[in-house]
Formats: sequence, C-alpha cells, structure tokens
Amino acid sequence: MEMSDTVKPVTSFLIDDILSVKDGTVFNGKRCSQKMERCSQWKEGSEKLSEQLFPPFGVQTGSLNTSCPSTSESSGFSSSAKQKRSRAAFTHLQVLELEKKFNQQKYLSAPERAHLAGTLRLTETQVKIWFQNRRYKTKRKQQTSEFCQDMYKAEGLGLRDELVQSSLITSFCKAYECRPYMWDYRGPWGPTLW
DNA sequence: TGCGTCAAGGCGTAGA
DNA sequence: TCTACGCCTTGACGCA
Repeated sequence: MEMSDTVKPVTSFLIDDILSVKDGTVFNGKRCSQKMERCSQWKEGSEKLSEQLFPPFGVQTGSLNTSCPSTSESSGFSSSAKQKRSRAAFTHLQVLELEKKFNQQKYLSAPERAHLAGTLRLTETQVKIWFQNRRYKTKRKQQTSEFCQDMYKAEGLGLRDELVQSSLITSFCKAYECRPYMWDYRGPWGPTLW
C-alpha cells in the first residue's frame, strides 16, 4: 500500500464506534478484556492531544455503521445468526501518524503502543494489528522485488524458466499477480510514504 | 459488477 | 498460560 493510496480525503471511520467497542466486552473477537483499564486511561489522557490531531475527523457519524461487532453482539446478536464483519477505516491523519511511527521503528513496545493508541484514539489491538499488517506488507514487497530482480538477472542468463521452477516464491507471485502494489517496491524497509 | 485495498480473523509458534 | 508475532485468508468497502 502506498501512502498516496492511504491519503484519502476523509474515510468513514467512526471513532465513537471504536470507543464504544472498548466499553463493550469484546473487540476483534479476542483478547481485549485486559485492555479495558488502559483504554479508559488513555481515553482521558489523550483527549487533548487527539483533539489537536483530529479536529475535522474526531466526530464522524452516520456513514459507516462500521466497526461495532460488539455493539451488535450486545444488542442481541445471537450466535446462530452470523454477524456481518465490519472493517474500520482509519483516518488520513491516523494512518499518517502510524506510518510516521513505522518509519521510526518497525516494532512497538507495549507502552509505546499504548501511547500511540491513545494519541490516535485507536485501541492497542488496532495499533498492534496495523503494525503487523504493515510489516507483512513490507516484507511481501521486499520478497517480490528480490524475486523480480532475480528474474531479471536470470532472464539475461537464459535461466528464467529454471528460476521460476525452482523458486519457492513462484506460487507467492502467482497468488499476488493481480495486486499491482506488490510491484511497486522501493527497497527493504524503505520509505513508506510512497 | 468485478477488482484492489486493507483491517481483522485464524492458526501455529516462541518466549517469559 | 498468556501474549505477541508471522503468515496467510477473509470479508467489507470504494471505485472504475
């Protein structure tokens, strides 16, 4: 994913939804109970900062009935009726800050994650998952790029087919051949604001 | 309506 | 046992 892709005008992400999720029982369907306490802490502590960060984004209501698996659970969702999965869309500024942090460091400690989550008014789980996805995405780009470089070299040596057959990454490339961003690699752990 | 993107789900693994 | 990680996969969403 390129930053230019993520720089969308305003996404329909509901901060309030996430906040309400934290007040509920489960977020992401797993492992959130222990975070409730800290969530309420940063909720207070980060309000000032996030007001600065999200003046236009802080309160968006209505467009996406998104991200509240737990809200509908709590509103009588039964286990038999399958809940429609929701996908939060982070705001431009949230992604910007996440990318900025990711450029500084690929891994976050728990306190750093908590702080960042508080600053961005996200849950720690969301920050953690975002960094996981981001690392994996970068790794995929790197692998694809290396493979393509090998292909280029092999082609020059007339060894292209052998490389294709022998490469463990062939299946990977096939799986992702329809994903253009995979081929937009600009170096390992390179600038993410491309 | 098909496709690309991406947050989140799921599963296996490792470390404390 | 808990937590975070990597490695995919799934499913919602936006767009052409």
